[in-house]
Amino acid sequence: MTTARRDTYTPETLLSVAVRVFNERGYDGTSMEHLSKAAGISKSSIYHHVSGKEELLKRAVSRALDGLFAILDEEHARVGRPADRLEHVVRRMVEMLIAELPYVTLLLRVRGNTETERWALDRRRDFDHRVAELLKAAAADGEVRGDVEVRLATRLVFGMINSIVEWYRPDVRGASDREVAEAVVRLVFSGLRHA
Amino acid sequence: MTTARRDTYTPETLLSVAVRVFNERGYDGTSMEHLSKAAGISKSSIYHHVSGKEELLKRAVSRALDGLFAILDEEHARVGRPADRLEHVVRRMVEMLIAELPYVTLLLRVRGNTETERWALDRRRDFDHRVAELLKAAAADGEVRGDVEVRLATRLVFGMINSIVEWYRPDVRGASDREVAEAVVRLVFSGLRHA
DNA sequence: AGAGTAACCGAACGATCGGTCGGTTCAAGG
DNA sequence: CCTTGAACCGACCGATCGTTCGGTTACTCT
Repeated sequence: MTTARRDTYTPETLLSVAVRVFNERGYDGTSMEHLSKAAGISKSSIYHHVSGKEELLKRAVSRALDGLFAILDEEHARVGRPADRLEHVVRRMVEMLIAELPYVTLLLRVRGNTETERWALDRRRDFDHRVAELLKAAAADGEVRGDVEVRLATRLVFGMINSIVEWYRPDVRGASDREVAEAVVRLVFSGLRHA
Repeated sequence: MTTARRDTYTPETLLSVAVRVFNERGYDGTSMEHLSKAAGISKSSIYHHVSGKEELLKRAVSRALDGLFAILDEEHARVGRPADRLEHVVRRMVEMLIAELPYVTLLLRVRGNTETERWALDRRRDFDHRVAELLKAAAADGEVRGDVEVRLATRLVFGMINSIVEWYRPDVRGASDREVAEAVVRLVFSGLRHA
């Protein structure tokens, strides 16, 4: 068993700094010089901990994707009426988004310029399809409205949920993750009109 | 009156090419070399038409912002019951988003790295506030539900609308702009449950 | 105290960045 | 036919990109 030798960086602690800067400046807009300033170590020292810029990206988006897929394995997402399972997934997605905010933020901004980015986009598509099937099942059972196409509705609901990364900030005293999740569930299922 | 001397580029036609590449690779991920390849002219020739990379960005986001603000000046957005005015703005935002898709897409992705980007973010905030006030008025009149905070609801509705740029493609035979707008209005006001 | 090594650094690499410059091509107007 | 100027080009600029390398520091273990 190896313990930390001194108060220093690990790939994980370095990652948290990198992800913060990536989200502030964009991945392409962030240079290794920016990262070294933010981390307080020299540019070359970063390569002692990670293989390069792209490994940091891969570690970050992997963490976000693992969190999302884990939701689909939860019991409430697997058993029960489709509409209830959908509600559970929507609620947990919001909570996961907020819990792993910087990592999911980075994931949602990937454009596909590198191999790592294309891999992330593929896994995202897989996840989207899994949720779309849930909505489809709920529609087939007549538990949600059928006058809006399933694919279209899925994309719009995803859009609402994913947009949280654009404005949610944990530091300022606003709504908690549970409160945001509750608001999303209400709007997704009942809309703005009185319930 | 000056007519086009030969079949050549103008700042506007060059802009449409640049915006397409910006959206594919991201603004920071796009080099002038990328633009010159896509436009079919040399890198230095681009500078004959525009002052540089940032002017292309500014022209693009200006066009998107002008389109959005024009919606607020339309009669149906100024007179009538707040909830009806809100519905009109939501519907027109979707149509505008789709009509000016590449320009709005670029606008929604600026991060604030340059002066132009920060200016765009400021104008976006202004627009958001104007719509938030509309929702607030509708809530005060009891026309929409009050159990979800106005600021939160505004952000979520914006999130749903803005997410359209992430998946809508005019070439493939999918929903038309009117159909998407109708779907958004239904989900925003009534949600997934049966109306 | 001395060996071993994780952590770190400054300097420099070739490549590419956004942008400049002097000069060439080519169509319109007199 | 000749001048004019918009359109365009290849070559190049200093700066910065992600990354590498040789060497130094500082901590742990014996």
